[in-house]
Formats: sequence, structure tokens, C-alpha cells
Amino acid sequence: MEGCSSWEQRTLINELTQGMELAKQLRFHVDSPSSTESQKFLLQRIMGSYEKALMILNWNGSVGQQPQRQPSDPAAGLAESSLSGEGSPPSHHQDQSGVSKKRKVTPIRIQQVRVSSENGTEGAIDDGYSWRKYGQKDILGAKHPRSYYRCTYKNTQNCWATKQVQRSDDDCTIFEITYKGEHTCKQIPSTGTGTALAPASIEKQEELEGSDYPNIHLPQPYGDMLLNYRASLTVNTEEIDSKAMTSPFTFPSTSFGWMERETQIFPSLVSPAGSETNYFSAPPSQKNSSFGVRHNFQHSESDLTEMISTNNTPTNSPLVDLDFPIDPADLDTNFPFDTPGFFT
DNA sequence: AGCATTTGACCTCG
DNA sequence: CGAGGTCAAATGCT
Repeated sequence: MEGCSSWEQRTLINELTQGMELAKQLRFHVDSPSSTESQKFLLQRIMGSYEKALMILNWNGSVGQQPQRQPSDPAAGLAESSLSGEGSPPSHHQDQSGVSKKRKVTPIRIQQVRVSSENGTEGAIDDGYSWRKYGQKDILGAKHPRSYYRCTYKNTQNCWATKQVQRSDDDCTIFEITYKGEHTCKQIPSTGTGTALAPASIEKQEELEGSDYPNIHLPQPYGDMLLNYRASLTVNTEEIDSKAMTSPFTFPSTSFGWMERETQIFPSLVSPAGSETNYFSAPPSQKNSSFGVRHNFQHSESDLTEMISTNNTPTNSPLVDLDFPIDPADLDTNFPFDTPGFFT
């Protein structure tokens, strides 16, 4: 694997070098009256470079081998799940062949979702997948029970993603969601297929359970996200603060296999205070201006590990900008950071 | 009838 | 042995 590590090192150096070069260019642009577009572009690339470099560092520091698994490989999915996919029965008994051949690296991500609704706190939070509750447990020292969910398509599509939802003790409007495993299911929008940006295609189920929240079938959370940002809802992923700081705009587009889906975790909120109807009522024109929600989608170490592993297709192109997915157009479309009032 | 949730029992791990 | 996690029968809902 020394090949790998040398590759990492080269990539790391390339990232940092490029970041420096780009910074120089940016400095030049700052001095001269150039277009803000190019400045933004440079800025994005710089951030991308450093972001990637940091990921590499993190990777080396914490992980020995990466799970380079294809989610599409059913066998792999099964193996993973049985190893510890959901911490179930066969969790002990790892291969006694000295080294565990398939170190299961279940991506675990903790998210804090704040649901601020005037009235209740009971609402529906959706992350784009459909979940089925399979258990609830009172947790020692916690006021509220913890709910256990698994992917609805566990059986039909061998999707072993699970999540745990626990309401915060202090703030009842905050839910801590722990995601385990990655979705191998394909929850394709059967309705309209319209990339979800059409609010009309988004229909949430308005049943508001007494317990935590039901989960909506929302295959394309992006539209959801856009609409929900105005719903005064805060998503806050825990861990890796340092990484978070360096990456306010995490991986906007492709290139990170499962990340593609995992980053789309934009919980939705249905305000129970009779506001279900206006839940999706945000006029399209307001979407951009109501991005008042922090967008720090951070990822745990294991996540980063996975990210890198999936990204680890050494294109051998040290020029990062080719495979690093910061596309200004993309950013422009999805994250209007240049909107003056964005950080308000 | 089919599917989702509830809930007590069971299992595993520290 | 206790806490956390999962199973599965019972129950509810559409």
C-alpha cells in the first residue's frame, strides 16, 4: 500500500501547492480591479484544495485501510451489514485471520437538527430517505426515549442504513440524529422525477406522530432543503469542528460516491402548529433570500474516510481541480453564497 | 389486507 | 449485571 500513501503524499503536496498558487492569483486579483467572478472562482478553488488536503491528513491520521467498497456490490453490502452494519447479532466473531479482511467502516454521522416551531416541537423531519421505526428505548439519563429507524427498503433492497433519533434533554427542539451505515437503496423519485425542485412534487405525509417524527418519502431532498431553509430549522452536524471550519461549503456536487447522497441530508420540518399547509409554500422567489441557515455540513472522521476512499480513484491527475467538484456554476445554483444577505 | 408503529422480551457488550 | 440495541408479536392505521 505504499503506493497509496505516496500517492496521498503527492496529492497532499499538490493540494497545498495549488492552494498557494491560487491564493497568489487571488491576491493579484484583489489588487487589480478584476471581476468578482474570477475572485470567487479562485476562492472556491483555494478552499477546495485545502479542504482536500485536510481530508488527506485526516485520513492518514486515523485510518489504516479504506473500505473501497462498491455500494452496488450486494455481497459487500451484506458482508458489511452482518459485520456490524447495525451492531447486530454477529458483531463479535470477526475473522480470526489475524487481520480483519473487511474492516467494516460503518459511516456514522451525528447530526443535530433543530426544529423551531412556535408551538410544538413535534414535527416531521425528513432526510430524503424513508425510514421505518423498529424500536424505541429509554436511555439512561435522557429525558426522552431514543428511537431506532432502519431503511424501509432494508429487505427489498438490502439497504442497511439505520438511524437513531434522540431528542435533546436541554432543548426539546433539537433532535440528535445518528446515522449509521450508508444507503444502498435507490429511492428514485417516481413522481415527476422532476429533480425535486418542484414543490408540487413534494408531498409530505401530514400525519404527525406523537413520538418523534414520521419520515417522509422524499427521494430528492434538495428541493426539500431549499424549501425548508425558510422553516427556521438548523442542521448541525457534530464532530470535526476543525474540518467544518475549513469547509463551509462541503462538496457541492459529485465525485464523492456516497457523499453525494449523504450530503443531501436536509431534514425537513413540518410545523405542527397547523402550518403543514404552508410547509412548502415558500414562493420560489424567496428561496434564495431565505438561506438563513447555517450550512455547515460536517462529517465525522469515518465519513471523511469513506469520502476519500470512494474518491480514491487515483486518476493520477494531480491537478485537483479536475476531480474536485467545486463547480462555480454548481455553487451558484445551489448555494447562493454571493447573495448579499446570505449570512444574515 | 397490507404496512407501519408500538412495546416488551431478548441479545450483546462493557 | 446494567445499558443499549434489535427482534417480533400485537396493535393501529389507511
